[in-house]
Amino acid sequence: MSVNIKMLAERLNLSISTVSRALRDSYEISESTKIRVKEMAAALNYHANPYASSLRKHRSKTIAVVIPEITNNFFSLAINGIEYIAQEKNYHVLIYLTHEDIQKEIGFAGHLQNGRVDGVLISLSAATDNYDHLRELKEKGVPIVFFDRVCDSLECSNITTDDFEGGFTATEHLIQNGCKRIAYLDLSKHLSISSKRKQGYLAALKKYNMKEEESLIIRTTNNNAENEEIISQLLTGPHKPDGIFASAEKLAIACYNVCERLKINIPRQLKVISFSNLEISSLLNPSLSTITQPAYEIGKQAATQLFRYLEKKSVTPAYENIILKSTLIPRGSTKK
Amino acid sequence: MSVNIKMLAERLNLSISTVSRALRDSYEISESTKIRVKEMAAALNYHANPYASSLRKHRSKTIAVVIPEITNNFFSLAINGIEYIAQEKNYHVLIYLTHEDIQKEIGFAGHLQNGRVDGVLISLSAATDNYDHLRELKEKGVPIVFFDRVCDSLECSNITTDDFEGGFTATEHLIQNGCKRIAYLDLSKHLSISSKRKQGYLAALKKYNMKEEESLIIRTTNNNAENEEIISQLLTGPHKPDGIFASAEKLAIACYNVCERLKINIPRQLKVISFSNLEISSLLNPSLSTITQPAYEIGKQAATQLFRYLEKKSVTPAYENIILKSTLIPRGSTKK
DNA sequence: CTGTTAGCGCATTCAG
DNA sequence: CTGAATGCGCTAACAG
Repeated sequence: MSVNIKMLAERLNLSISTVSRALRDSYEISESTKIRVKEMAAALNYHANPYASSLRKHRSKTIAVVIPEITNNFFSLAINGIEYIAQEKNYHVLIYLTHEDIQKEIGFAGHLQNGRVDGVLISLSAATDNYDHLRELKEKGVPIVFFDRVCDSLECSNITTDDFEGGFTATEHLIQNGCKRIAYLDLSKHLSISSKRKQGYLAALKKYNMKEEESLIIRTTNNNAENEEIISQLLTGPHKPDGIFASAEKLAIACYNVCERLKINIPRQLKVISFSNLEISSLLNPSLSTITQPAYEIGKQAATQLFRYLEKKSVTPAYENIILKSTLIPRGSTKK
Repeated sequence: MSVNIKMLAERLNLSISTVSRALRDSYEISESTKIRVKEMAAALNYHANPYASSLRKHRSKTIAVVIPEITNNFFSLAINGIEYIAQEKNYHVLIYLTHEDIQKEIGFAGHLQNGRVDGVLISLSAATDNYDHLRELKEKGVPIVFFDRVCDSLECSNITTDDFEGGFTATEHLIQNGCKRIAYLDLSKHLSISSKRKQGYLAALKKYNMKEEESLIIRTTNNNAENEEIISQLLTGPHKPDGIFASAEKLAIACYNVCERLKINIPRQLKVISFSNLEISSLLNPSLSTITQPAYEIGKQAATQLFRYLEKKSVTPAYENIILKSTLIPRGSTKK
């Protein structure tokens, strides 16, 4: 059916192995036959069967990207960066979405254990509180690079934003805009990004002499409706804040929805800042200040790091923790 | 190194083929040995080598998604839908980004010709004016389903939004808001979506007795800076419009950027409506009305259609053109 | 119900 | 410089 190396060999009156070598530009083949072979291959529109080749070489030229969701500008930008590097290296990119479900993450880690991919780029699900599935994957020899939502206990490279600093800057921005009581919307109790942003928040409160009791850390869930309910109670409760720092964009959206319903005016009655990667500030509601991560760059660096492992498999390169800076984008009337 | 079927067979004192069949739940294996085999497989953490299996079965359980870009909410939502269906069917999803470059599209089509995937979901690049690469792919037996940016001349299923109606609705919305001279920002001269939205635009002008000469169709390019220059000239020219219909979100962004620079007040001096899929209206600038496509649904339908081909490969099912409706989201002061 | 055998298409020994 | 032979890990006839 489809044209294979055997067919090429027959038409060229060469052996299969010669054709194989010619196609791979082996030094032991004469220039003239290389040309002959390649011309024939082009003429017959030959494309090597990737599965046969991978089976033989134990290398798939494929990497997996495991992320919690894709409808999130941070992750789509990161994929963009990953894919850019992958194209450069002639690799293929498989996408797996966990939808913040650890069971799915475990399932994917299992599926990736038998050579389907040469390496994995992963950003943990919010529900992941145990890393056995990834440890096992790593022990099978599959290199793993974490980005954004990383795992400290696993000796892998981590590419992140400086989340502590981002959290600090966000909180400071609200304080400098007159907020006295700032709530922190926490994404997850397990995530590295969550706790670091929280620490930044607490540090900023401390710097500005706001008492510990004035911190207001709000746990959220993986359910938007539930989150809106939580925020709604927060904003109608006795100790309602005058500023909110949302540690993820979807929490900011929940905030905005609640405020719309409760007729709370942002930013007059409530100032909001959020981690967010909508790089289209001109279309964004001018009342939202954001902390923006270098998502594209993170994707590129993560992929680059992974390829560093893949290229010198023998001499395992050292693990690296790369930390990039986020940017404060103060907007409209929230500005000083 | 990694545990394979042969190792299982040895430990169980069974033949390789029996193990293989047991794992695949073949009817010709006794329940007791199935259990024995599966327990051992679980104990040794066996995972079948996908490449060996694919090579043998000529089926990869993998599909490719080829899209122009991923930093675009329409496409990330669509991927979300595609991935949802793929997970249901236990398929893997490869992502390829053309960045609106036909050469890349041709390259991907070539790479996909030798069984790497069982089927392809594609949305054409803006530069694609020739379909030979896809015809060839199709002739090699790889089923193709188009979504959004489709190709009429290729006898494949097409899943789209009703772009004519969307264009009509958008234009009508501007007219009903008092616009007398409406410009249409055209995405590409080749794309199906582009020409259909344009036809909708023209039909709306006609319905409201606006003369043909009053149509203002602006060609744009694949370069944002260039587009801003084009729009800038449009807005400072002698026949400047009082309404703009952007056929893609990035064109609306360009518009907003230019207006900011030129100190043109949207929507007071200029009304803008755009095709866009930022499903976070509360965070969106309230001066932008949008035509929103059912992107997630399109992704699901496209994938479903593809699996229809994959599941009954023998009896080729008929091609289908599925057309979904878009939604007008009028916003803030652009409203009547 | 289970085992034996023969490839899938390719890369790589080992011989010439 | 080229060819013959082997096997990657798995599935699918074909036997029994």
